[in-house]
Amino acid sequence: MISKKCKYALKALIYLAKNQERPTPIFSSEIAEQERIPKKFLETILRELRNAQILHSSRGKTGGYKLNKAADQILLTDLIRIIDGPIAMLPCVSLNYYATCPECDESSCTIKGVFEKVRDETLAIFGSTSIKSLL
Amino acid sequence: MISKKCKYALKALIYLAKNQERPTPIFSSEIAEQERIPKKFLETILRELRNAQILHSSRGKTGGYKLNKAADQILLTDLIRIIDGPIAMLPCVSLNYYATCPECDESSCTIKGVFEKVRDETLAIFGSTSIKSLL
DNA sequence: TCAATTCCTATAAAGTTTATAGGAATTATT
DNA sequence: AATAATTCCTATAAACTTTATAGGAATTGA
Repeated sequence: MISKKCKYALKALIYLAKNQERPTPIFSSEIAEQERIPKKFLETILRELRNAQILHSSRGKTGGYKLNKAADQILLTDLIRIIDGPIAMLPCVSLNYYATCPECDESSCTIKGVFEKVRDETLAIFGSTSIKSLL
Repeated sequence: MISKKCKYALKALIYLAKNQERPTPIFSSEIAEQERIPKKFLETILRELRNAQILHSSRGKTGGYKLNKAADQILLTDLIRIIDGPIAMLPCVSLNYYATCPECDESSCTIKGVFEKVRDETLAIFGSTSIKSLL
């Protein structure tokens, strides 16, 4: 399952992509209202997306958020990794968040294989799905 | 990510499958020691697997556990659903644990599709992977 | 009767997710 | 210069989930 946070992030990105043509940046408060996301929680999400270069933000009274890339350049793999972390279902098969299984001899492990297959199929799908394709 | 519990369950099933030819059932204490799983925690896991008809148990001094099906009839889809619940990454695309998204109009939802694809690919892999194939 | 097991329920401990609080820094406008 | 509205930041609370343990009841073969 993806987290609620990740779903909020996705909704926010889609909202920003839909309103990409506006001349001024978009307030987090507007997104929060329209998408029914808790305002303060959304702020921390948007900040994470900005830290990851997905969004551009500006401050002050006329501040707000904008996409920092074309909507077809923002992939679900990016989003999920930023917000939820690993996409793989086992730490030891994660490409971006690899970790050894504490009590598991990896060379003789018989279960890795199937989880690598799932990871690859999942990455293929999320990696070829952009925010633009979800409008 | 699958839970630690689910990984424990998988290890236990593989252990039981490996020792399927033994005349007597296998103690949870033996599995716990061999696979380094907390004993009491393992007991609750094995009970869940028994409740789901995956295992057969017998009580008393010579009691223990055995597979209740051929190892090639126990699929990863079964295991994961019993222990962790839904395989899908969104409640609204789960086949076995469907739930509506609270604030989401499902008919106009644009994100379901990609998660259905991931679900289908994942089910195809886990659904064609048996405990036997992991020995 | 004993010893060892499975079985059951409750609960503790630890960790994660979700959300809020309170304000600092910034910036256009008045 | 003051104001008002924003983003930004850190800390923490609240809720929930996962992981693990405790304490024994029921069962069964010897």
